[in-house]
Amino acid sequence: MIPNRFDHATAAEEIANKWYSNGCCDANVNPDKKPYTIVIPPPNVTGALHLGHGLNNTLQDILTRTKRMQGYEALWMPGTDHAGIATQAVVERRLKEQENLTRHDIGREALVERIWAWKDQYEQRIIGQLKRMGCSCDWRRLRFTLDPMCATAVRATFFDLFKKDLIYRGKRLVNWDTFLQTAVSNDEVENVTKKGHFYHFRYPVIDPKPGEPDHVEIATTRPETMLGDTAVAVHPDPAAALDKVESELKRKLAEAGEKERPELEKQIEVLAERRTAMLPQLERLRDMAADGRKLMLPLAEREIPLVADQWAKPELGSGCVKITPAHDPNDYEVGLRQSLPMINILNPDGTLNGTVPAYEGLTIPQARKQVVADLEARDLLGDVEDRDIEMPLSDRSKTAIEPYLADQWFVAMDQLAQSAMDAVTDDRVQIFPTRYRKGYLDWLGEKRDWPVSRQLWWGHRIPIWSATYESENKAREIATKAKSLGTNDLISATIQADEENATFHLFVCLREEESPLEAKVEALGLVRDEDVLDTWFSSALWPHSTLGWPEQTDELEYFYPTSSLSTSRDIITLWVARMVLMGLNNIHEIPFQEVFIHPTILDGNGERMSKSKGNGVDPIDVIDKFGPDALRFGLTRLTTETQDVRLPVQFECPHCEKLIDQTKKNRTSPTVPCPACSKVFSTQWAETEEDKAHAKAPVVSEKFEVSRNFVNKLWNASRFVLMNLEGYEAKPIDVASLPVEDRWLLSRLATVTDEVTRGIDEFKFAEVAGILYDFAWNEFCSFYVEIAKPRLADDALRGVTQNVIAHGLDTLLRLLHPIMPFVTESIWSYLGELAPSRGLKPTAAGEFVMLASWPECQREHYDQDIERQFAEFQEVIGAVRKIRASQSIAPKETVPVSVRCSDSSQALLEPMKAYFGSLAGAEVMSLGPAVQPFATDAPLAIPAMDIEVHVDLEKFIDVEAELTRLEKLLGQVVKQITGKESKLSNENFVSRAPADVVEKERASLNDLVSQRDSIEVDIKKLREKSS
RNA sequence: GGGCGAUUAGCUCAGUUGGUUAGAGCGCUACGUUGACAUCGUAGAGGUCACAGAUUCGAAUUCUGUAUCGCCCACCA
Repeated sequence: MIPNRFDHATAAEEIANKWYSNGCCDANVNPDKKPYTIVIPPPNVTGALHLGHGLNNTLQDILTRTKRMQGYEALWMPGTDHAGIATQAVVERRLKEQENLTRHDIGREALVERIWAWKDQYEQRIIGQLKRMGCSCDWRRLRFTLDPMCATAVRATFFDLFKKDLIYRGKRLVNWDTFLQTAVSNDEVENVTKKGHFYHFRYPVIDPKPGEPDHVEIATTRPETMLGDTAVAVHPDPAAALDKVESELKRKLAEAGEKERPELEKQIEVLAERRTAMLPQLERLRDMAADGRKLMLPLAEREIPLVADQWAKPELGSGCVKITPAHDPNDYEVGLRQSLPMINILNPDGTLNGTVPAYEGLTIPQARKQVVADLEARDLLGDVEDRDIEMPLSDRSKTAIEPYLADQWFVAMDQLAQSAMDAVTDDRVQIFPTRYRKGYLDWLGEKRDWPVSRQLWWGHRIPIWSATYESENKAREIATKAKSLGTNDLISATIQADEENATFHLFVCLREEESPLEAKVEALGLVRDEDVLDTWFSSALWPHSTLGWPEQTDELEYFYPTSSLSTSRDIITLWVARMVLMGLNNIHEIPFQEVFIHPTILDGNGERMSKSKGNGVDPIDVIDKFGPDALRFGLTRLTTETQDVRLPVQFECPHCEKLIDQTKKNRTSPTVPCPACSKVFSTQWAETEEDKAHAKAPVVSEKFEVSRNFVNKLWNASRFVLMNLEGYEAKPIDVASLPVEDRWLLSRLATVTDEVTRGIDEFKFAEVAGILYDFAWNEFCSFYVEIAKPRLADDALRGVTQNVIAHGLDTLLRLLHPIMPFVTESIWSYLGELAPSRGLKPTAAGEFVMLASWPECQREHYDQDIERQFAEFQEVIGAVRKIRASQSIAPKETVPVSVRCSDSSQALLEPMKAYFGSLAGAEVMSLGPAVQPFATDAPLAIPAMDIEVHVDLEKFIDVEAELTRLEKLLGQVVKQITGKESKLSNENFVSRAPADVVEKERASLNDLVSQRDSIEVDIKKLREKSS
């Protein structure tokens, strides 16, 4: 006997093991089949997967499983990402917390070793999560962005770009994390608003001429940076700049609503005052700049020029701006434009260097204080205002970010970006939903060079060796020697002049890892670069590096380009765009044909899920509570085309298993008292031994309960089928001879198969899940199974019914399998025992539904008339149920029913009379056009179908209840009639709306009127009878 | 500041090209357990489709504006 619940806890692991041990997920080069390939977006090994990964990987598995069943050689390539800075930061933070050591204390090798240990641990955890979700990856091929295969690809790519002169060394202002001592990318910086001050300084003018100001006022929120100032800028044409601002304000004023007007008017007024007060002065300064006049930078006691540059905004502050090219991104741009020196005042650890010896060794806050005090002592300090300051913080170390000038390696993006834009504009790569194209194209359109070096120890080390020489000849000489060490497909060299220091840098790039050339290059006096590559560099190669490139492997030939990529929108630029351009550069072919951008899961408060907020959900917790199929089905139902989806989350009380809504308050507390059982449970924040002593509550979402119930429904419907397959004999099914309900089922199967197949191709996951849910529950279970009950009890009908129902269940299992692989696989094996051969033309079902063929949409089974007729049957059943409910007739009672209907409906309903019993507790007394009401009658009309259902209430009548029902019905009908009448009496509607719409309205009004009349008659009769 | 998106029942969401009475699940109410399933069944209540205009015979749906929320990008000496 099959248990009445699907025990996922024990079944799932067994099933997964069978898949894996039978190689069900493996894909091999197979010229007889078309390939279908997905590469997994490699999860970071920083930590465990959350529900966002759960969603993305569910979708990829649905695609992979569907295509596999459709006869493709389906490869889902698994792997993980080393995630450079994120992983190193996690391990460094632990090192600091647990052992109070920094990475410099233990050294590069030891740190990297520790990170590998971390990686091994989390990679295992991640793979465990994916496997429990049922992900049908080809696990034999598991890759890691730092493994030898990927490393080879990275080296080959870097070498190629280097040789093409697409890689260059340049200074660049980077976001410097003084704790980790590395540059971090923009997306790893978050801004926080803090209280600070806005300081006004005066810089003396050197030898002012008569009529010239003797000082220039500037302002800053970061006083210490003045030590690195190399100019003060003033706008080259302040009058024109002010005009432009003014006309912009006036334009806004013209368009503005009442609310903004006063504010804008005030701004224009202020601007006019400024013009009067300051324009002459600014123009004088501009002339002085043109004249090459200099200022004395206080404290540093250095002469700096006054320059004319449009970065200075005459409408702001004093109209003058200090320029610190080495410590501010905008000033850096000015510095480049104006050929200003760039003076770095910081050490890598964030203390001041010896540029201005008096401040050497001070931290930034100390230096800030000192600079302000020293300027005040010299009477050069003006006002100090309070102001909110946006402060950049490093995501990883939570310490302040300093803009810092450093040597970095860049990839020139001009050509590469263009190629990736073209691939999308000409639709070789399609992005779904299409609205995301714009962001991709806009970002690439900027063609900003890609800084690829990171001052980290965890990653692909940059394969460049360098040395600096004072003479170009010397550099050339060594370069020649270096090149002669190997062939030009293994070693490449380039010389870059450093004008500032009048030196020459020699850069040598080696293509192969651990090549004997390394030692030889080093013997020439060259030193290897300390930096590693941006983690996205190796990720960008993922679709081809995982297939063995640069080797021309069979896999690469067969599986590349891949088919679809599913990912989240925040990495469309960072990752997707770069995969496209690298694929085109390395293989001259796009990496994938379709990109699906899935929605982001937010919690019930509309916030992104994250571990640091406490609202993150581990898919494993959901699987433990609801099962893997429920997790997957729930996530699939969530995947609409919107950009965000909400999923309220709860704590599951470990004591009473109740789900407790998360609030912003409780989700960050170490312990929470359960409102249901009042026992205390702990959360991820528990740190003290005392807190940890309470059982920990997993974070889940009750939304998966619906899906769990659906799994149960499917399980039990299948159980019913299985219990009734005794004596099953596989026989061909003669469709033409089947009764209506069987042909209805076949027709519906054809439609559903078609809709599901198309939906998956179009990434309409929520829709597909909805279609299957509705069909399985409301049609297969609620109607077909109910109808099958009497037929299975009838020896004459049993055989054919068994054949049809087995076929129906078989098809349903196949269609559901990609979404709910475990329960379908389990049922499949039970079904295989009782009905090993099944179908319209019975064929042997294989051992695994996972490897079964996808159902064909059998269009010839679609029959509009049958579906319409069956809908009539469903309506009639519904009408009887409504009458029963309004009369509170006990379920055990059987009610006599008559149905007035057309001849054709009669022909349909006649053979289905037997099913009224199990579906509506009714016995059909008479059918057809001539049917009369019962003496004590409860009628219900179905006007759209021209059907009237009558229930004999002789034994049951509750006059009051019946009057209430009829009056309510009458009210509804009258309301509709009023609406229709007013619509039809509208001359405009009648004359302008299409004739068929008007005709439909008229017909519908007529129906309603006759319905009203008959209800009124019924009410009258009932009143007479009761009085 | 620029871009993208959302706003429909108490909650989470559907709603195709404008056209009968705007749907589903959860929750709620009432009734119901001798066999597929109480993780169930049947019925019911519940909506000024964010707001204001415009187009149209007709708008949840098209257009304009407003408000609120979210995300991405840029930026504020």
